[in-house]
Amino acid sequence: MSVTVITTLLGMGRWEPDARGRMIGAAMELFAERGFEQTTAGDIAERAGVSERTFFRHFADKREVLFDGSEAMERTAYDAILAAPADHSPLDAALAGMVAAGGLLEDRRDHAVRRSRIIAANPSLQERELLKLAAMVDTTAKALREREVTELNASLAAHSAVTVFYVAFAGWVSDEESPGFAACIAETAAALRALK
Amino acid sequence: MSVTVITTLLGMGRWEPDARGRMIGAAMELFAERGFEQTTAGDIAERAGVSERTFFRHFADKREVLFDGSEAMERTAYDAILAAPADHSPLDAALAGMVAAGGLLEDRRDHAVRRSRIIAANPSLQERELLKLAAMVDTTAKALREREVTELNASLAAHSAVTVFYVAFAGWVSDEESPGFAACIAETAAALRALK
DNA sequence: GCACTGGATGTCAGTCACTGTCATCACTAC
DNA sequence: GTAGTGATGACAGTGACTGACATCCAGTGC
Repeated sequence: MSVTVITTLLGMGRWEPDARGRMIGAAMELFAERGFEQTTAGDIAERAGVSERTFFRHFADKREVLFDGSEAMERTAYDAILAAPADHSPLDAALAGMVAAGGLLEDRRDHAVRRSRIIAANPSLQERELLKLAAMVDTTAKALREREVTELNASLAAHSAVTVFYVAFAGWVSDEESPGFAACIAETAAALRALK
Repeated sequence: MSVTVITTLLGMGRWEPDARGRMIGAAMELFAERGFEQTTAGDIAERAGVSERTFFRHFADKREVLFDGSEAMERTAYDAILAAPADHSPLDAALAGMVAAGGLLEDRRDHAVRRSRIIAANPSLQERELLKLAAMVDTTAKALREREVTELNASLAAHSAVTVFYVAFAGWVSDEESPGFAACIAETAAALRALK
């Protein structure tokens, strides 16, 4: 998914185009260069050529600039779960959603890797990532409920699927020659099911 | 101006014991009364009879005042996992740790319920809770690894066990006549295993 | 009794994340 | 060309946190 496309369609950044994308790029550069806490919101705005106030109009807080695509991933997972074959078990349907969401990452592996490194280096960014994963759990559970899955089973399958997503992502990122995100998810899901 | 005079009139010396406990109590009262965001760190400190600076000496940030027991729960879980019978599966050992940790909550059910309501009402507190749960996952996985469990299986079993803990806690809190935390965990774990 | 010391506290100044408000700018529709 | 719309800039203000330093209380040695 291209931030440029979205912002252009929304008509944002009318002066220099893609102010939002410039802020995201500037933030990732600065966070990587000198760390998250050593970077002020003013620093990011300056490098992106906007005012600090404009930064906070685009992003609810300083951390949010790193999580721009999370909504799109949720929607993708949601749609894929509803589109999964009716005979899929709740867990399989949820995993299909994770594979679909992972596809968005696969398109920009380099970006995903750099981003995950930045997050790994700062606890307050990890905190925000956990919140996004929790939102993914909620969305996944909601999709499962629309497939007539029990409240409890929807919650458990959603948690399990997002756990698989999370663990598989770590493997996919760490292994340079990894076979692809879908394969990582399949492996991880198999290991989860093998748990006694 | 003499602090001594003021505090003496209030019936408590500067070194009045359990400043930490007073701050925790004051925070829970105020958060419940007017909400987390409407309560300043200065408000909490004032009600507890200390300075704002002292509050931040005891708690890394304003949220942390609600998570004082989390370290003890981690330790309890860790010890219980290592103490579990050798023939327990990784998941069963991890679940034994969750039951042990839940015991700390059972001792003060009322406090746990009020606390969970406060957290449920504020996203930034939920974020912090997720971080604590993630720490619990890490500790659980570490304990499992010391039981010679594979890296991957330790991670997956730890995630699964903490998921069970989290889901079971929600049930335990919502049901006034619930059968006890251990039973809630057993039920939830059975449902998780029944997932296809 | 008394000086001394360590740890906890108070005070004050300062940075930075974020917010509300209002004027201004670029583009669009008419 | 004029009015409307939405993004932006400028500026002031609040509150979360931090660093530096003075102060206080309790315990220790004498």
